[in-house]
Amino acid sequence: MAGQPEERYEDSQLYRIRHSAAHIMAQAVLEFYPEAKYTIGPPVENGFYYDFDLPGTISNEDLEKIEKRMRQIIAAGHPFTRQALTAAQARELFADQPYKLELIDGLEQGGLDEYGNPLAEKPEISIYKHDTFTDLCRGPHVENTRQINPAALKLMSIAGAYWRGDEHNKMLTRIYGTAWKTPDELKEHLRMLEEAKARDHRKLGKELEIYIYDDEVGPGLPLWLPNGGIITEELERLAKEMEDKAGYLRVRTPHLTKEDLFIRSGHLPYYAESMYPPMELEGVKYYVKPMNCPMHHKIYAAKARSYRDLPIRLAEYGTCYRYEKSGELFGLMRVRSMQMNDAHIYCSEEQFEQEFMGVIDLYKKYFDLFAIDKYVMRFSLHAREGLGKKYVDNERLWQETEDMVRRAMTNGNVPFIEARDEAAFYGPKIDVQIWSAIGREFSLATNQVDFAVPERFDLKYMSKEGVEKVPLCIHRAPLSTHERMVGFLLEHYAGNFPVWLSPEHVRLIPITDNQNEYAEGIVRQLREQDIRASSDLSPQRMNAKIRAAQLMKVPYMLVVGENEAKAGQVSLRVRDGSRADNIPLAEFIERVKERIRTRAPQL
RNA sequence: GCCGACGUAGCUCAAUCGGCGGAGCAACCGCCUUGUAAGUGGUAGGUUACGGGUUCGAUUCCCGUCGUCGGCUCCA
Repeated sequence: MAGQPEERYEDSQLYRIRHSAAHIMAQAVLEFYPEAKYTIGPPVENGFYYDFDLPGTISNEDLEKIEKRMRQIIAAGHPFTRQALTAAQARELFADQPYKLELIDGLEQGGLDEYGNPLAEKPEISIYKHDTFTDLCRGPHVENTRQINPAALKLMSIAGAYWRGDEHNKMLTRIYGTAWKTPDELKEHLRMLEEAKARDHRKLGKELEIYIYDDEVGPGLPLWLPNGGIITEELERLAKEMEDKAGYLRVRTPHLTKEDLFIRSGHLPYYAESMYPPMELEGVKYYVKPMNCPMHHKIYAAKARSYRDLPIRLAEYGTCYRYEKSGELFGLMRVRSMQMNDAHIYCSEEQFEQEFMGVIDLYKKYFDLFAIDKYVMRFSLHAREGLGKKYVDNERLWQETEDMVRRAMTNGNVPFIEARDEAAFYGPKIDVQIWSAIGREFSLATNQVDFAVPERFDLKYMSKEGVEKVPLCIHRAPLSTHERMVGFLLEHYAGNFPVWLSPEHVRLIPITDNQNEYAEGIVRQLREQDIRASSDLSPQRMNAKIRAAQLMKVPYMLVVGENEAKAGQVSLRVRDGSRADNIPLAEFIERVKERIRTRAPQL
């Protein structure tokens, strides 16, 4: 164990199994659809896929058929053999496979891999063969199809995918499969998928009455229900406390703005597609804002600034609207109206590192508080090819600011990975990447450097030397948007929010309706102490009331019967099932208040 | 936006081959007065997402629109 380097997935037997399963699937598909053109089929996390250009559509019933055929091929025990070819030989072999020919061109001329990404060195062209199927492939594979356990294999779903991941290319049919070494591992994987469904924020959001969508309001425009309203207010309170301590100033800006603002900011050419179309009044175009930055820039510009004033940190939970493409909407994680935990920090170059790391520290405080540990800090860089299109055209400043960020992160000892071609149009950024319950990746928090827009807004400060300088701007959103944060937290806690975030802290459960009044009296006392409490006066048995409270994941249930009413006490049932019978109310109140005040993780 | 699937009561789901749309939970009205995850009887609830078409007859078959889901692309 110790000292043994962990085996890379690419070198593992499981990788070979999945890669080979993909080939076997391709063989089966081609047997059923001889006119199909085949493209690529790599292993992925938990499985594999293969993309086909099929003459028609394919159904879930077809998957069963294909799966059955795959098992036959496996059972026949065909060896996998590798053969190296020249480009000319490969072209001849795949003469009627246009996608393969394109791959061969890439391999030969550009040194591109199957996704169209540049390769470090020009690879040898090789093919792998088993039974009747031959694929252009660099391998590796299992030695014999029998090394795949046919009972540990399952085809999962059919999806569309663009050839080489480019939306301008043809949409292919992708078949996803999963493969494991043993049937037990497959079973376990399927069980995990089921479990993930149970903590899907869309399911929990409905069950816990956090938010809804309504067809007449529109897609991607969530309505926060009272429970969701409480959670977002708690998050805002948290942000305000933390930002007050860190020297932020709070501002408020309108949802609408004239077109001129986004022309100046430079957002329109980059961003127009994701903006709601403008409304025109008396010859003037107005947009709903897709971000808050330009308005904050205007606040910065509202008066003359001195180096003594910097850094200036302007914060706002700003509501923005982005016209995300319909197919991209996803529960609360990807929406069209969002409330951002936004702030812009205007600082000098000398102050940059401290300010940037101050934001990273803020992230860490939040992540500690929420006990978030499964995330990756991604350093999102520009790509030279995108200059002038996706990115502001100034390679020198890109290099400089990227170096600044890299230096700050390294000096601060913060682990991160670098990702090319993921920057904002105005500068590099650190994105905090998280994964939803069903495995989709999202940026939760973001911390961005902007070296371009302050100049466009003619932002400046008077330096010590008496010359005007342009400040740097840091855009940051450590708590993401309310929408994505609540979606994430729902899954993170599986709906079991810590006390301070729970929409309802305490539910009173009178055993008979003789205790209704006693329960109501306690509710009043709790509310007086800023504890969110209600009583269940429905004509049901106590057991049913407890069940209802448990299903809503209320952290504390106070059961009151004749005994408690007589003694002026309460019996506590905690969400985790633990109990403390006949305790003084004052003692309970202290416990709850302490949990709320400290935002404690425990109940 | 693209490929595919799906859309039945507030929620979770039934409805044979095209032949009078059902159940549980929730809601409402009662009865029971109950000790830590569903006591019980009744009532109400539907233009089967919407709009066309085929048919004697459509929840069911076909077309379109909208929405949702699985992916792709994109992203806080």
